[in-house]
Amino acid sequence: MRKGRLTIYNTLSGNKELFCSINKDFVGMYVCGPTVYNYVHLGNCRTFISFDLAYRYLLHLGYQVRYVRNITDVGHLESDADEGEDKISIKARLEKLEPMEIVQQYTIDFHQVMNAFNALPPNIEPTATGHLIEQIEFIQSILKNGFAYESNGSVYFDVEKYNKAFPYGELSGRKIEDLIANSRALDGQNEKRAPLDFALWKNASAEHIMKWPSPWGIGFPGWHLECSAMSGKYLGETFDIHGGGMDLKFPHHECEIAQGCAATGQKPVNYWMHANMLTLNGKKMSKSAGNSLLPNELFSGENNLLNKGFDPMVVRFFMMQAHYRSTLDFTSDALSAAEKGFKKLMLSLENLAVIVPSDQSTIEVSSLVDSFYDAMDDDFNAPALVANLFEAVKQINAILEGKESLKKEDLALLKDEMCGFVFEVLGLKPILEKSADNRLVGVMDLIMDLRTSARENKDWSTSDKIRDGLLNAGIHVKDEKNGASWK
RNA sequence: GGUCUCGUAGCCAAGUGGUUAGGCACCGGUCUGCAAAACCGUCUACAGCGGUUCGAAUCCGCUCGAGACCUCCA
Repeated sequence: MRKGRLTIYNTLSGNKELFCSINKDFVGMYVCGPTVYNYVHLGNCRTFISFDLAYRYLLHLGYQVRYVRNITDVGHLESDADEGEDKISIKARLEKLEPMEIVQQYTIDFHQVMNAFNALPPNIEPTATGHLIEQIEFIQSILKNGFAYESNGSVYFDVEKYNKAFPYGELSGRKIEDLIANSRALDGQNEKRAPLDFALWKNASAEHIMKWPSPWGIGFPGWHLECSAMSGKYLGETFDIHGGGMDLKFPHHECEIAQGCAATGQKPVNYWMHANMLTLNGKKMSKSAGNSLLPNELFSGENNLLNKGFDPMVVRFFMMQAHYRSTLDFTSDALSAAEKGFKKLMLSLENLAVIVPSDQSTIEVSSLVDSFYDAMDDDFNAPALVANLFEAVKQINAILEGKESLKKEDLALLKDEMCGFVFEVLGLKPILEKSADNRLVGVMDLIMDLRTSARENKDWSTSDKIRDGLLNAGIHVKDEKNGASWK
C-alpha cells in the first residue's frame, strides 16, 4: 500500500493535483462507454485501456474502487441538429433488425475485444435504456430548479440561464459569448430558445422506433443526460473521477457538469480525466472519417496497413509505451518494435522466476521499486514505468551473467513488485503459445533427436535442412549451450 | 474564423530550467559449425529565429509545420 502520493492531471484545473478521494480508501470512477451501433475500433479501445490502467493502479494502491462504465444504447443522435436520427435506429433500419439486436451484437463484440485486451470489467455497466426512470427524475430536478424548459413535448437545458448561476464552459475553457458567436445556425431548432441549449428529452415522431412515455409525452432521452443520471445513481451527487476520450470534453462533459450542478447545486466530479486520441496517418482514428482499424483486423493482420497480425498483448504494451494524455500514432513498424520489447520484458520475467538467491545483494531493489511507484504516481506515467522496468530487466540479465546478485528477501521483493506492475498494473500477460498435441511432441522428439545426431556427426547439410524445413512449418529451432529446443 | 494542444535522434516515445529516459532499427562485440535467438556495447536528439537566465529541449515572443475541439465521435 502506497497511497497518498498519486497525482492526477485534472482537466478542470489544468494541473496535476494530489489525488484525495472523497471517502478514504474508496474511489468512485465513471467512464463514458461506447455507443454500441458498430464494432469498436482501435481508437475507442485506447481510451478504455487508458482507464483500465488507472483503475488497475488505484486497485494496486489498495483503494476499493467502484468503476462504472456505461453502454449507450439510445439517445446518441447522428448530428446535433436535433432532427438527427438515433445512431442505433439508423443501423437497425439498415440491417432490418430490432434496435436491441444491434445493441446486443455490438455489446458482445465490445466485451470480447476488451477481454482480449485484458481490460478488467467495470463493477457496474449500466445501459441508458435501463435507466429511463432515473433520467426522467433527473430532468424533473433540473426543471424544478428552473434550468430547463419544456417545448412541444421536448425538454431543453437553458444554457444561458444556467450560466448566470454557474460558470458554463469551465472544463473546456470556453466562454459562452464565443460559443454563441460561433454556433452554427441549424435548421429544425424551432423548439429551442437558443442555439446553445441542448436536449434533455426529445419528443418522438410516429415513425421513431425507440421511444418511451414520459411526463412530456412519448420520446427518448438526450445523450448527455444518461451519464449524469447513471453516475449519480451509482456514485452519488459528487464523485471522485470521471473519464472519457478527449473528444468528449466538449460538449458532452461540459453538459454533464451543467446538468449535475443544475440538478443538485454541486459539481458532480472532482477529477476530470481525458484520454488522448489514437491517430492513424497523423489523423484521429474515427469511424465516420473512415480512418479506423478494427481490433480483429489487427489481431489477424487482415488489413492493408499491416504487415502481419499482432497479439492483443503486444498492442496493449504498445499503448503502455505512450502517456494516456498524448496522442499516439499507429504504425505497423511501431507495433513491430513494441512486439520485440514486449517479448524481451516477458522473457526477463521468466528468467527472474528461476534466479537463485545469493548471500548478498549488489543491487538496490528498493530504489528500483520506488521508481515504479514514482512513475505511476506521476499521473499514471506508464511509459516512464516501462522504462524503469527495462532498467530492472538489465539488472536481471546482469544477475544471470553472475555480475550482480540478490539475497533472498530482495529477490522476493523484486519478483513481487515486477510481476505486480507488469501483470496487475499494466495488465499484460504472457502470450500463450499454441500448445502442441502429444503426437506432435512425439514426432518432434524424434526429429530433434535425429538432428542432434546429424550435428554430432557434423552433417550440417542434414541439420540445416531439418531446421529450415521446420521453420517453413512454423516451428523455430534454437541451438543453445545445453542442446536444441523448439517452439 | 474562434479556442486549445503538439513538433524530441532512422522509427515509436518519456522528460519539461543544470545530472544516461526507454523500446525498436543500425553498427560493433560475446555465443555459435553457420545462422537464429539471447546478452553486452555504441550512436546521443530536442522545428526555426530571437529574448529571459550563470545556465533552456524545458520559460517568454515571433515564424513555420501538424493535430484536436467548436458538428456525431473514445
